[in-house]
Amino acid sequence: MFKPVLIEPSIYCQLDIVQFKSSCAACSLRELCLPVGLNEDEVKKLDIVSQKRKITRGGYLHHAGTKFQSLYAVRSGFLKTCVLEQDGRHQVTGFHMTGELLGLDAISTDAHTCDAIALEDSEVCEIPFAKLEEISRDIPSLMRHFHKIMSREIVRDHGVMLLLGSMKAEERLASFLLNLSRRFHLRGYSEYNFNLRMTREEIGSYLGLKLETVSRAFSKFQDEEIITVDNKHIQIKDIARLRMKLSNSDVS
Amino acid sequence: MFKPVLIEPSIYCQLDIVQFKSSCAACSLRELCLPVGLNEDEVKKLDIVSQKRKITRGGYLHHAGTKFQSLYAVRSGFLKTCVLEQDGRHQVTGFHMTGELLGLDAISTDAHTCDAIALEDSEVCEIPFAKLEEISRDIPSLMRHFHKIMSREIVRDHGVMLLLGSMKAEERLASFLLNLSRRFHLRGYSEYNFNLRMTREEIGSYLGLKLETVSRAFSKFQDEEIITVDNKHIQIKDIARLRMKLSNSDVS
DNA sequence: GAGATTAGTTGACAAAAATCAAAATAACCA
DNA sequence: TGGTTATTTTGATTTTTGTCAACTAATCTC
Repeated sequence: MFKPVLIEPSIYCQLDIVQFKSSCAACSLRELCLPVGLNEDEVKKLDIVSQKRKITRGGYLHHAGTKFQSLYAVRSGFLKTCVLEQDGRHQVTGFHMTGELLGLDAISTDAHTCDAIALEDSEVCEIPFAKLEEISRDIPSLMRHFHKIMSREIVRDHGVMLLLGSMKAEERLASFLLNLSRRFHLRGYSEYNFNLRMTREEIGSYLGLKLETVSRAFSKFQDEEIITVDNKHIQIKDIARLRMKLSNSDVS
Repeated sequence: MFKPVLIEPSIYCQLDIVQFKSSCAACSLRELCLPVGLNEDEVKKLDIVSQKRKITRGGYLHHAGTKFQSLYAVRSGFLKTCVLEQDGRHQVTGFHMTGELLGLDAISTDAHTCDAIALEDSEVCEIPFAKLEEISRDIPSLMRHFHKIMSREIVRDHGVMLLLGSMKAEERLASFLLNLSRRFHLRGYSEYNFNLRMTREEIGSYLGLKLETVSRAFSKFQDEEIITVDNKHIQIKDIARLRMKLSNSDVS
């Protein structure tokens, strides 16, 4: 009926949701559940609840403030989330690709706390949260899996806080590129060649830098022959030195 | 048997765990559960699982890397959590006071990802996580409450990311002081007079600033007669102008 | 496909924060 | 209590990043 893509176990802990090539419309719960060892019957009883949704480039998956009903699992495409303050301040809080789960922030207040915007045509699965909670009551491994996903988001955020709080511009960009590289690689794409889906300004917002600073850092890396930059296309030529950009500054 | 402190409903959503004066040793689950409407019988069946623990000033509640077993609810005192990288980089990710829950980051990998250190003599309740999951399976409102707590941590982290990514030193300090003020107030202390439990360096680490910059910002606020600083003691003299420090810079 | 708009690069300069240094104050411990 | 250590403040200077401006390249729209 459907064929799981072979993914080595170590990757389970990296991807929010392990991807399975599946022809069924109710895709995301299947993905959520299979890695935790559910059998076909158990998966079947979940099929009803999830639903696909397409968002074209530039479109909103959800706005901050709208009522929270569902989590969203990215099936394909690329999205950003950003928080905004009343004073016009705003910040990209994350870039999200296939297999990642959006909307976790909204559980706390039953309303989304950020905008989610597609940076390319994307497809998500909508997972009604109440249903997910209900089902996970019967399936402890699913519940644990969900808790791990939430916890992982907290850990990720702490990593970003470290980046924003203690790294210089070049270190931030190196960290960003290495993170993207790893995530593309995990999904079966090249870790050395990829296209950025976001603008310099969006990268800057995520990294707490102005777009000019981002641009200069890209140029610097290119001058040093660590990467090649051709507008949105990035080639990592010397990943070891890119990693060194992160580690070799002695921070107290 | 025990008397809940009267707390208005709006505050439920602010405190991670509503505080109840209770003489029972198994304190924290009671606190976790009562706000979600459990009766005495239901609470009783949870009493077994939780356990008190004291940490003296400077002591570790847990180290990064140690195996995850339990969440910790702060009963009294004041703690900080910090993440550390192999390269010596480190960052305070949070300050935690009565009623807040620690250890949520550890669920993802079954190991703590940060150090938790007491900034004054503190007392926590240890909540075995496996037990909490098990019990919450039978009590949907407890499960939902727990999910909200995790989600709230994510929202909080996004707020810190916004602060670190888009605010200047004085704005960060203003935001920090207002946050502390609010949290003290919620716990029944003065919102205008309080003692900092952390050093300038720890504040700086949390805010992504050097200690000298923090010190200068304090001095600036004092010169402007917005606050009075007497070493660790802070008096907020003009909270409206402190709030303005946050809002009046027009950030793009 | 041409013109308009948006995105990206680079330089010159300004602003913010870090660094270095020294002194003052507070906290801790025997 | 007194001496030691840790913390805090403040000044001078450097580094880093932001700001403004001009220009180029890419993308979108009609």
